[in-house]
Amino acid sequence: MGHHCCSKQKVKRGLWSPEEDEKLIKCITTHGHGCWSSVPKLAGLQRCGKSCRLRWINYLRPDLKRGSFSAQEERVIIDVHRILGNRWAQIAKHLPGRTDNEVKNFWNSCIKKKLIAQGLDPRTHNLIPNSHHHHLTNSSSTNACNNDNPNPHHQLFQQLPLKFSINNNNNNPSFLTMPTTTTLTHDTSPLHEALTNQNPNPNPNPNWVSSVKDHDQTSQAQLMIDFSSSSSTRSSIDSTISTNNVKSSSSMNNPSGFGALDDQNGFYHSFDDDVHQLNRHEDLVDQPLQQQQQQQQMMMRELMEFNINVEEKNIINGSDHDQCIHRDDSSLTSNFDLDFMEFTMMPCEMYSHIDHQLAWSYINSR
DNA sequence: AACACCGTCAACCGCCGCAGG
DNA sequence: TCCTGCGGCGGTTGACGGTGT
Repeated sequence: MGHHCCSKQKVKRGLWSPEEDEKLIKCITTHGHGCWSSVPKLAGLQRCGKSCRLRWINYLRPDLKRGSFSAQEERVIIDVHRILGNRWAQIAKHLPGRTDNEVKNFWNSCIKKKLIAQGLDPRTHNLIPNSHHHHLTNSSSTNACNNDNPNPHHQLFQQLPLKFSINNNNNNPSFLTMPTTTTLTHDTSPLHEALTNQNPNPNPNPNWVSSVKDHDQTSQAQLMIDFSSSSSTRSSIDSTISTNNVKSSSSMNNPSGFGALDDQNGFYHSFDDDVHQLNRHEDLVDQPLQQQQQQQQMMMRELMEFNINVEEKNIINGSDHDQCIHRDDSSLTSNFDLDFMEFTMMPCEMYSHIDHQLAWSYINSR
């Protein structure tokens, strides 16, 4: 039985023939598609209007890209899905020439399996506890969830949760501040060395600039995300989404798990672009290629081990549009004024073996 | 060769929100 | 306020081709 919209007529279903495609293309190019329900009649097709719409949008539209997804597209899908969940139409908007159906199929048939193989829950992007498919099979992670982990950073990490806040007051520069628990001064790792060399060029995107400020020149370094140049509420929201991303797990494509939707060009930016920029850093360009690659691989490996969950977040002093945002709330993109938010970051037991000093130093260096 | 199994993907189904009567 | 039609969306199905046994 056809859809109720066209149940009166005899309606063909199933795959479209080339002849039908031709009729539909001819119809749309000459008449447009003001009303899909009238298209079948106009085109001389024994199809439901919905079926015509779907065929056009998913297959016949001239601006479709076709072909397999590139690594870059895959990366965008994973990163945006981390934020938006199964909102395929929204995700597809970040991929010119791709349809929601295409993205959904690609996710279900390919990406989902890849994430699971990496030990990641495809729904939450968090590491699956006790996953036997964890991407790290060497190193200290004999059991990443082991509470008896002797790593001293484990104790350090247990001092969390950390609280940090966003103040988006229009009159004052506003920052997301996140106190760290570690000193950077004793960190002599190559990662730290590389990362703490100040990049003279600030982040070109003012909506999600982040930088390090070591206020009192002591151990209390802070990660700061600058909201002050946000030109609109929408920009603030995008920044918020980026901080929401803190809850996300890292992935190969987005090792730190940090990123932001850029409202200006509509695309997602992973902060891990910085890692690649880093590889072009002047301190690294003179090194032999192999050494650079090793160094980058090491950074990627370490960053993949970094993860923090945001367990709870709420606006504690909102304006007209007070509302709470909870984990997995699909209304994150809804319109609200962000004045002040408080986040609580909870430690994840399973990451206790991580050298958090390295992870923090990466974040703090930006 | 025959069959089972599996992955892919076009297409469908049911639901929702919205607009107009 | 209710009803109806429509576009849009996400979940699901099933045809089809490739691969393994």
